[in-house]
Amino acid sequence: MGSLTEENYIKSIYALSQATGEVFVSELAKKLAVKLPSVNSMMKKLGAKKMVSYAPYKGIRLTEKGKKEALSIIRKHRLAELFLVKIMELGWEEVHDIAEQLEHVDSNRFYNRIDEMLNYPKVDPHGEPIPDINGKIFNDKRIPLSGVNEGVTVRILAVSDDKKSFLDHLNSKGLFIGEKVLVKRKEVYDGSVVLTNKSKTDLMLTHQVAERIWVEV
Amino acid sequence: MGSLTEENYIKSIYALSQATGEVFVSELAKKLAVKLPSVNSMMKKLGAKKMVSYAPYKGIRLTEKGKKEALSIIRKHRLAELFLVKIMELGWEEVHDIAEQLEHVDSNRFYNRIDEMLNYPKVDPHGEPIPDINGKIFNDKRIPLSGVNEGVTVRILAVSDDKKSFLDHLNSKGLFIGEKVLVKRKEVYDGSVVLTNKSKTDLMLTHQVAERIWVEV
DNA sequence: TTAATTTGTTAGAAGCATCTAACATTTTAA
DNA sequence: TTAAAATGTTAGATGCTTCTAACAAATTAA
Ligand SMILES: [Mn+2]
Ligand SMILES: [Mn+2]
Ligand SMILES: [Mn+2]
Ligand SMILES: [Mn+2]
Repeated sequence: MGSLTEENYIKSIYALSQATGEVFVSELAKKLAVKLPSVNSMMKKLGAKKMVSYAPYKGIRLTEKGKKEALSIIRKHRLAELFLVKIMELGWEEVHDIAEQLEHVDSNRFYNRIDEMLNYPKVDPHGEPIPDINGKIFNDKRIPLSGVNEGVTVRILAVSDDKKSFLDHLNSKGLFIGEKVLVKRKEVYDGSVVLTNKSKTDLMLTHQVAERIWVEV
Repeated sequence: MGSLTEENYIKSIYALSQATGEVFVSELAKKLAVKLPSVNSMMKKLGAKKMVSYAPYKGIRLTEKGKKEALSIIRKHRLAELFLVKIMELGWEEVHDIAEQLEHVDSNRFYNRIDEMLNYPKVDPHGEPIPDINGKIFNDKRIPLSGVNEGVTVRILAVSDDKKSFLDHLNSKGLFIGEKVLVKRKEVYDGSVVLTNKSKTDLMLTHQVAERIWVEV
């Protein structure tokens, strides 16, 4: 395990390279709120430690070692979030910031016990999969709510943003993980969608919100 | 709140200055496993921040501000330890190292919730008092087991050492907080004591162990 | 009460993570 | 296909925490 800073770099590289397998220095700098030269230095260091493969002017990739490290941190983050919600009864909108700190706690006892108390859970409070102790991740097929056609009923699987402001917004709309919703209307002009669920009156979400909600048909 | 390093200095200053109100640079250096000049630099910094009062070649004292900070960290440490024992069912011998990490978590929500779940507890798993949210500490009158006379029955209140090796030792002897024991014999030569409790056969403790156990008559 | 010992300080350097300013490369657009 | 824009690198500096080496003050013991 590296320093707290190294862990945060590795976690961000993992997140940002999900799609294409690599990240650019500038993306990473933006995500971590540091300047490009800071990223550049750190890539040299993580390169020397064989956590990333990195060549000047080329994209950054995690090595197998780096990926394993990333998954271990993500596991701890998501277990912590679920623990905070399920055992400590905090809201799903307030656990991310605490988990950002707890994910760096170094104690197998602590995390194995959490895992046990939660009965080896598969997903966190935001619907994101929790890597198992070997770094294996369950992979469902999910699409963004913004991509669902009118008339189709879907189940909310996950959210791709776990910041408080976004989740407060969903709370105010009464949306939650596991809920079934019908896409009643999709506006061509601005991408906004109107949903219904059995009990409630219609619900309008902007594209900005709909694209952050993962669903399965 | 200062850096993690500053927090650890403040906590150690508090612990070591309990008796006399001040600590020497060398004691602090020993406790924190750093060299004297490191302590010296940090004292200048904490002095500038009004956390300690410090003059060259003089003892170090916490200011009121520093004391408040120390008590806040100690509160978090002890709440964490009790949470780990009571809610997460870890052993009292394995929680200190985890609490050393958790005490630096910055989240009122997290700690207030722990406090609530534990029903506003007064003592940690090692019998040490937990400062309340205002830094107030309950103060019992306790004496070391090594100072108890033969023939006297006492109740174990606390241990002054929460390192695993010591608590493993107590576990192996079957001793725990709250237990009543009779001091059957005190050896003049080496200060060792022989105890009895109702159910068990006699128990011998060295002076080294007995002086780390706080009791009330 | 002087000398030896213990304790504490200063000076200067190092590693970590960050920054700004200047420069280099790569990509994109004219 | 060159010029402009975007992206990335290097050099050099800073703040933080630590260190060693050299020196200074305070304490203790002869
Ligand atoms: Mn999160
Ligand atoms: Mn999450
Ligand atoms: Mn402890
Ligand atoms: Mn304790």
